Amino acid sequence: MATRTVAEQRRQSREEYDAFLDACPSRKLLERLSDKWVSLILVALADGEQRYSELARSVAGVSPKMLTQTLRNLERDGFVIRSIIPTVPIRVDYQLTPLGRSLLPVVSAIKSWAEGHMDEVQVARDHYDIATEQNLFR
Amino acid sequence: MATRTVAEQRRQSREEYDAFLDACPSRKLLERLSDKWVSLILVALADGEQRYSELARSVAGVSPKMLTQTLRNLERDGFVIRSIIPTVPIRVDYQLTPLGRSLLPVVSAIKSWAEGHMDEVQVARDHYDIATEQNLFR
DNA sequence: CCGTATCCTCCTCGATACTG
DNA sequence: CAGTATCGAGGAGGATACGG
Repeated sequence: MATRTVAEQRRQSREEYDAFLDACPSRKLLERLSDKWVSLILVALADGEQRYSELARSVAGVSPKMLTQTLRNLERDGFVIRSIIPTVPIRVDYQLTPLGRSLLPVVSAIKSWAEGHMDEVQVARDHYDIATEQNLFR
Repeated sequence: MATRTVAEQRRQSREEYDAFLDACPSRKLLERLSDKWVSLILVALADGEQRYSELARSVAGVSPKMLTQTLRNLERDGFVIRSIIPTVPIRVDYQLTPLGRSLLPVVSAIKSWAEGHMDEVQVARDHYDIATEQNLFR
């Protein structure tokens, strides 16, 4: 058997998982990350730990149910740590793990991109809507 | 009124949209980008134009309905161009616009991250599941 | 070949009320 | 304060069959 070059080995390890494949576990993980609330919550935790109620305020419009559910998923996947401080009243802090912090640039980038290109997208939408509307009358 | 510094102006323009706010248009755009199929389709188009059927093969498991629906959204938002070549049989090519290409590093990064950290996430999940299962028996 | 149209199911998600 | 429990509506998304 031929010896593989370093480049080939690196290529191999990089393609151990392939989200293009339906059955690959990374597909499910990608879907997880492509969640309505995930990026917002992770970015909200970028500057340090936040309490449950602080997160609820940062991520405006999130329901208690979805906030808890998303946080549990993030905790299970190893992105956040949940710390219960048994004071009265109770206090719960959420903070990013190293793994979560490594994900931060990625999700932060997608949020920033959306904010930074909103105008261009809106222009594109207007053009598209006008064009398709005209087609209706032909 | 006080003159704003360049840094303040840049900060202002960067925060014209804020996805943390429920009513901000960028919130909806972020949700759009956080779609099950969007990143996969965009990355599939990274190396150049692809036909409808090629895309369907690249993005394994996507139904015709979702492929068309997602492509239409991407077209409307100005990320892809749809070219109909009236041969027999018909041929339809999809390619990225400059705007779509500017989004490519971002969505590509999230897909790569998922593929590159799948093992770590799996370990975290196993730990979490064992820990919570133990709690059930206490 | 490139879709569209239809049906149908699941399951996400929000609203609300309640509890340790 | 930090959730949980329950309900219910709606839409996402798959399967299938068909049309241009």
